[in-house]
Amino acid sequence: MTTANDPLSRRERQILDILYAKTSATAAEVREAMSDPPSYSAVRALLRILEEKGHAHHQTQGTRYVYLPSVSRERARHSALTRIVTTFFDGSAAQAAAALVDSGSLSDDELTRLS
Amino acid sequence: MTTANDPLSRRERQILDILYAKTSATAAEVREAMSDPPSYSAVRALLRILEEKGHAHHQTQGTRYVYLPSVSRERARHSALTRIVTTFFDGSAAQAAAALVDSGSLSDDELTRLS
DNA sequence: GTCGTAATGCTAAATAATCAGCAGGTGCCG
DNA sequence: CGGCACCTGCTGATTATTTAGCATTACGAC
Repeated sequence: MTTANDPLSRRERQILDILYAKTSATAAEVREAMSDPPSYSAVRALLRILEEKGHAHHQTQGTRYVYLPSVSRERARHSALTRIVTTFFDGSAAQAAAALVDSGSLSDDELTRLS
Repeated sequence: MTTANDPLSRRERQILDILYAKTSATAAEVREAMSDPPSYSAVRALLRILEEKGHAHHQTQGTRYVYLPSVSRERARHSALTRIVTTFFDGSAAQAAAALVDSGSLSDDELTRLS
């Protein structure tokens, strides 16, 4: 377990989600992706905290920092799904899958391919 | 939109998730379900806040309060899934469904039934 | 009736999260 | 070279969250 599973604060989670959604991002890009952005300084402060907690890290790209999540997207996916399945679907992955299907936006091809 | 979609604090979310998982619960039951429970008073305070914010409500059952989520489980499911799909699966519900399938714990019967 | 248990309402204090601002440093364009 | 634009580092203060404690009321057992 290199990965801390601290409880994330609201903003921390919001920003980490953005990192996952965009794969990687600079502080400015993160800020732009926020619907209710605080100051640029604040975003950077949060990114630094995420780094300290071990949820993200950065690479220098020229002068600026590009941040990335520390935990692979796949693992994050998995734990996120697990959480949802247990809290909303009584632990039944089948129910969850069914809900996804019902939500539309699934082509028949993909459906059959799943089976 | 009768429902507020305020940002939930960490503990607020944790408790609301428990309510969804258990469908309904008393303050004591919520506390028991927590891995890192604060005092009983604290749990009650949080439940009251959730009520004020419109995310939960209570029914009196004899002397005690039984709390329930205000938003239907289905709608909560939907928005939770949507969030995951957009942040971890590039908006592709199919990918998410595939991940669920790969996670095992799906019987073949249920799979075929989905198709 | 009275005592003990278990519940709620409320309040105030400690802790954590969030934010903005300022002080550099670096590269680029005129 | 000089100035502009953009980046980081850091620090302190504001604001939200989280917590525990105490007073009060209701119910049941003895």
